[in-house]
Amino acid sequence: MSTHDDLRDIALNEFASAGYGGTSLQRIAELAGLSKSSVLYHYSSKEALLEAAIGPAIDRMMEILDLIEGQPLTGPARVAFIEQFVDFLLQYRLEVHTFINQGPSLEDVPVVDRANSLVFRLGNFFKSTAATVEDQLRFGIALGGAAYVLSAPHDETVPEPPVDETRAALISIVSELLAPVSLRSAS
Amino acid sequence: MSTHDDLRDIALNEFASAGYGGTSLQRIAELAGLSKSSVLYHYSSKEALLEAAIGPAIDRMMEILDLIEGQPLTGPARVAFIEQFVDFLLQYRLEVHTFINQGPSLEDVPVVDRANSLVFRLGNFFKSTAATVEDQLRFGIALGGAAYVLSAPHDETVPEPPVDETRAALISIVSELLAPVSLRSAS
DNA sequence: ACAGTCGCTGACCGATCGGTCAGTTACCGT
DNA sequence: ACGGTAACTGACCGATCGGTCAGCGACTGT
Repeated sequence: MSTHDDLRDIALNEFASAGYGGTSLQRIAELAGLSKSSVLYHYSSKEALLEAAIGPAIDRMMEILDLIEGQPLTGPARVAFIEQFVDFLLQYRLEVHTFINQGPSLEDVPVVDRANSLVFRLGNFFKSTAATVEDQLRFGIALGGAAYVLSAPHDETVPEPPVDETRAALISIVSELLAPVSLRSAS
Repeated sequence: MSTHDDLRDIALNEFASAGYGGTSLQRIAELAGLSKSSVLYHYSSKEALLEAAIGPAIDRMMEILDLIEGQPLTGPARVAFIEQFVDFLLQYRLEVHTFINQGPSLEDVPVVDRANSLVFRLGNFFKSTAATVEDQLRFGIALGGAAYVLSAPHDETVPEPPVDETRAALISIVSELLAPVSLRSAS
């Protein structure tokens, strides 16, 4: 992997765990075995690093939203969306965790504005298909919970489960969480 | 409310949204309408502010864990635990969000060590009652998802739902998420 | 042999960081 | 009237922040 991509990955890891404001260019440089000047050679600013780190995830989520926005989430379309959504979370877990949790406090960074409007669109989309308070909570828990569980540090004394198993379990859980009240049996 | 408590609340809000490392004493002082010196008059250091902000939540969760650790989560004990857990999340939403998401990266701060070992205990407790990968994911999603949804900024164009409704919905969702596989119907 | 560029560096900049300290008010009990 | 203390402040400290810049060695095509 190129130094350029290395830096992006290191920065993403730090942004996700220590926060954007809590991560210094010096720290990224140390983790990469470079000087701070070298980091700024590859990326013109700290903001540019953030853009490189979370930009692709935002673009991808925009694509998914464009596909499903406006149409009802029933039948095979619903299953397909949930699979896409879970795969998106698996691929961009650190990115999602980063802009989900810190987006609101970084309001005037351009790439974060895109992320925030994305979350807003996502919320509106589910508000249109899930009218009750509980359904909206369910959506939020699925999103925030999956992002948390996928980016939480892993217990190193035990091997990580295979990704296929995680994916299947996630699809099952998210399907359950996003099932509309009307299709659910009363508790 | 006293200036002392004001500062704690302001700091907690900032730690939860911008992160510990991303929050400056200067910013806290400005939000409180004080000078930075005054903040350091009430709290001897930034770490002391963090301790005051999340310490009580950690103590409370320790209590809950002490009560239920070692005994099986079935029947009325399970219902009682889930209600306690949800009430805990409702009362300490910002605290939980803070140390859940930033605990791992602040390893050598004493109060954060307590928080990390707490999360570790909580994880172990559920590992002992939920052996499958899916059940552990379910627990993580319930914890991280509830913490996320309760601390995410609220859409200001619409009134906040009454806390009773949120509480009831949360209990329903968490109960569902924490139901062991053996009690669940196959999908 | 040489000009150009690529990856990288240390020195340096002003600003801000967490934190210390001496001092200023305002209010207290005596 | 006065000593003590609680609340607060600005000046200041060394360290670190994000960022600029001139220059370094290695490699390239001509």
